[in-house]
Amino acid sequence: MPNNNPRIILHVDMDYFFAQCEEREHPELKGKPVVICVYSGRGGDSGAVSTSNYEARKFGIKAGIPISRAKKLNPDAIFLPVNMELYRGISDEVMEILRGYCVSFEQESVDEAFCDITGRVSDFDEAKLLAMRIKEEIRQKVGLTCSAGVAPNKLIAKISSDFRKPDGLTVVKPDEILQFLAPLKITDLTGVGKKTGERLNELGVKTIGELSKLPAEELIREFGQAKGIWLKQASQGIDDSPVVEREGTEQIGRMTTLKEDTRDLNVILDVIDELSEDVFRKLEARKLAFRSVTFVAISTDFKTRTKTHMLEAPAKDSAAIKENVHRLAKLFLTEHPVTLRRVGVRVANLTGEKGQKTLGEF
DNA sequence: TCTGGGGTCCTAGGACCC
DNA sequence: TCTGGGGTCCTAGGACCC
Repeated sequence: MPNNNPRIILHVDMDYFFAQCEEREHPELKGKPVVICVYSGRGGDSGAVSTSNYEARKFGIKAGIPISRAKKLNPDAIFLPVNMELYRGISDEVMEILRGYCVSFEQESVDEAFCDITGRVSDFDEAKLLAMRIKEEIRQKVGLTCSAGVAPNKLIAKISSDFRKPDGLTVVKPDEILQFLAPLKITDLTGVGKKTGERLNELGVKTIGELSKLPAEELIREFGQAKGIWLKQASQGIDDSPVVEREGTEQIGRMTTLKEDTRDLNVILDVIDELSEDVFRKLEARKLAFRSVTFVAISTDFKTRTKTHMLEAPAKDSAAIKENVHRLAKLFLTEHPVTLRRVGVRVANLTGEKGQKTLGEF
């Protein structure tokens, strides 16, 4: 017997999260343009903007632009370095509240989560009231605003939480999905980024409504089986992916910008030793073992290349990270005549935590 | 204007096995 | 001398997200 009852999914997205956290800690910042920065360590204003509050956005200061450019756009803005410990602590406060209202819960990032509230409310009107109540509780207990979306699936819930910001709430009922999506830009579809957007533009498609009219065969021809089908379905608001709690991370990595561009092995080895130590500490804290080690190299032209080694058996010591990443870095430099700007160390195929793939499981 | 750092998921080719 | 097809693992790279 078909189940005609739609799911009811809530997506919560904290507003300009890092900057709002800083405003909470330093109330004197409220009303001023605040810019959260990732400094590259090359001195001065080298680095990029991580996020900014709405006052700063009025000047054109947004995520991803160089800090130096942001300073030209508004020299009087408040520029702060990222303080992840603070944001993680506040994130935990928010997630704990959300968890309490969910049938199932899925944290998507430090400032976003999905809640399946299907059993908790009887229809979308009740869901809207619940979303309002949750937003109010976050405001009172945590002191931050967020934007929320309520819809029959994760894809639409996420797009709708992004629809009105900040402090927004958008409900899209099952029979409203198509008219909601139709006028939106193709890149508003989560999963369609710059590249796919450009290729779709070349096919004459600018809106999600236009995408939904393209034959599946054409999309499959252009983007391959999996992505073609996904695009067709997503453009019609179809998404069956469940809200499921993530079982720990799949990979742990650290990367950094070199003080100056180089291909000097000794300089690179010193840096990746430090990164390896950091990666090791994160692994240790979560009692995880790893089976693959990767050296990540970003050259001066910003192209990313990787070199990976699979171990015979899982390891959990820092020496295993360092020895392998040294070997991979040496090999990389003999194979690629490029100068590096950034380097990284990554371990993956993690095992050991409960709920994760363990050794005894074949 | 000169460009961070943390992730996830997918694809594709070659090796290897049955 | 000619000889299939399927499955899994490993490696590299690309697209995307926050």
